[in-house]
Amino acid sequence: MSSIRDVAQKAKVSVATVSRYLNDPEKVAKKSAEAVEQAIRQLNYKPNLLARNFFKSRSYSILVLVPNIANPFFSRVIRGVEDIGQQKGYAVLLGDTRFSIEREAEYFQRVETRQAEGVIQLSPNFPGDISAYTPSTPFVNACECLQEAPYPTVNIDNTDAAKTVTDYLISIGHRRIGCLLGPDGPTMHSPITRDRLRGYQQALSDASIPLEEQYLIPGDFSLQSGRDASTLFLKCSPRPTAIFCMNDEMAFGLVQGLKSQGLSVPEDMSVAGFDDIEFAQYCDPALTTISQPAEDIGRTAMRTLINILEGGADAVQRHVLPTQLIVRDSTAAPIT
Amino acid sequence: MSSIRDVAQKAKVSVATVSRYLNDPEKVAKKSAEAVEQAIRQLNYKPNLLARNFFKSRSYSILVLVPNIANPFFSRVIRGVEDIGQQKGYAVLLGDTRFSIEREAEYFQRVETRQAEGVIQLSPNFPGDISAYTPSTPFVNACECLQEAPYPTVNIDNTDAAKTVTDYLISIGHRRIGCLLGPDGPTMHSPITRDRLRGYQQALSDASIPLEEQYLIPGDFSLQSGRDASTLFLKCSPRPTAIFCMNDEMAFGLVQGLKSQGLSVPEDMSVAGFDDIEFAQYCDPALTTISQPAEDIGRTAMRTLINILEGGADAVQRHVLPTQLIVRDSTAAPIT
DNA sequence: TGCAGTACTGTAACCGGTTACAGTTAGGCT
DNA sequence: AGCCTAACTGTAACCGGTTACAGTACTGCA
Repeated sequence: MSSIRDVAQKAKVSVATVSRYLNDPEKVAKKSAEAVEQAIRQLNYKPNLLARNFFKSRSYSILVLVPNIANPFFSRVIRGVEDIGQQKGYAVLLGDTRFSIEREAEYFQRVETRQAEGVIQLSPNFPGDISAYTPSTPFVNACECLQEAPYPTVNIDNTDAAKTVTDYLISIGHRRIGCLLGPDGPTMHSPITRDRLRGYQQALSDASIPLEEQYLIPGDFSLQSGRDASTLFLKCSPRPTAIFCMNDEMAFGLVQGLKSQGLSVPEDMSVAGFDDIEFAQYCDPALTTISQPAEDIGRTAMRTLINILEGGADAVQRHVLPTQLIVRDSTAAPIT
Repeated sequence: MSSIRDVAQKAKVSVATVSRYLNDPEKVAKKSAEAVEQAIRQLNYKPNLLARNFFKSRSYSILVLVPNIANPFFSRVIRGVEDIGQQKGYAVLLGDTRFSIEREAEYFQRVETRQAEGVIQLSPNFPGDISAYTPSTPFVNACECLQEAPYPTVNIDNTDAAKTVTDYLISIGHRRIGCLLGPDGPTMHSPITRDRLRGYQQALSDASIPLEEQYLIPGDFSLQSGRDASTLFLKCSPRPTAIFCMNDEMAFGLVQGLKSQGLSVPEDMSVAGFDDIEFAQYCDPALTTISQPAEDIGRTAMRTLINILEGGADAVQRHVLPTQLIVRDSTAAPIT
């Protein structure tokens, strides 16, 4: 593997000239530039970025912490991150934390040891010492964010979106509306569950519909938990006529569970989801849901992080991206 | 940010001793070790891996090239790669190529410039100069592999698996079996399409069923192309009674398309998929498919790559992992 | 011709680790 | 005490880039 010194020797110039040629060809005389170019070609020289990055004390890599890479929503967010990364010359290191704080901490080491310059975290917690946080800390939280987080966030207005779906269900005539929650217990705290629940409650309250505790079923965002919930909703009395699910996977599982128990969707029960994953429109019936700009969340998070890294961040930015209610066939007026 | 020299000074030892303490504490006297440990703690010293990796000329990073990170099958493979990476101390750089050769080449630069030590490629081509390939080149091809590839591969026996599904369809009484292909044209060559087609053909041939060209419909592995294909299959005369789809997404789209045109699955037409993505069992009807060990493919690919990097590769390894036919509800005997 | 100024180039230090090699110390043995 | 060996330690070179600074060559002008 040839080094810059080999190139310098071959081109009969100094290493400084070669380095200058590589970084700003304008700075070297035409004659030298040609000699260097030829030497580089002959030796098939590629600068060693390990050396360059070491000297510059920059890795040009960022770390994405994702609770579950196999979740299609997160994949789309990562796609957005990656897209901007590629454009701006940053590599994306993947950290699949599998919901484990320990793994998160392990990955965070990569920042402390300079292998990564910053972190985009898709879960609602700061890996490391939060008291050490300053606005120049290269950290951005996307997707699931605490409302009161002191660091930059990129997400949607979950409360508003949930209220929109619920309002819609009410507007087509539903009064008994169930809600399939995300995880929110003592061990697993989820701000999106809390925010979406708030939106659901607001919608009911605005329509003067009392909240029924029995209509709140906890889930964990998995297909399985949606299926499991179907039995629980059917046990309610009176039975709800519509269910708002906090993500599409659970809605999918719920629809499947209801159908396997002989019910029709939306005739016997309307079901709405959240996220608008690609499968949503291929569900039978096609799922009414909230569309989130997943790639855009990723892109915005990455731009925000790069902005911090490159010193352009004057203040902690909190981005709230728009969502859209997508009405499909899984919701209809209740049969009276 | 404190350096090893700060630690040495504080602990009143030399930098060599600190370095030795970090790499092999056995090599330093107990007294020195304690002093160093205390200094490290007091200064909150973290070794700069940029420097270490530069000196060792190793990045401890590998690059995964994936045509589409949003595809849930690939996400699972990456999860496996990541899992072993984390265990063995390698970071995973993500390269979402979006089926573009140019992007692949851009990402491959990271290897030439030493930012990544090796590549796991999930598409069937070698990014770079194939004539320069030697068995010590840190490159592993997984998922979609050319049969005659000279480099290590990790995949399944696509021909055998496709034959298994088709055999099954024949065994329950089907004679008119369609096949929804993956992309395989002059621009987009796909070995898995070719191999699975071969298995399909073998099964027909073994059962003395003549191949009907009209039953072969090209797709592109997307949900959309499955839906589009439904119309085309219904135009065939005589109409096929079963369709083997080369992946689950297309099967999903096909089922949806058939149902929207008033047909029942499996009564009017049986549909089988390939991959066994998580959604397959939540399809209505639940999808008969071939289960692939996606995480295991990723893990095996990563182990193989690390083996090459650490000099333990004696020969080019070609791993073929087992698959399993999963019979669910989307296939049944044809109504005669 | 002399001089200033511009354009370019080369030398060598530097980044923060690792490690070869030489040196020091301690302990055991005669 | 004197010597040998084992255990440990320190000095300084090294990895391959970048860049401050000093130096050189050339141009234009008086």
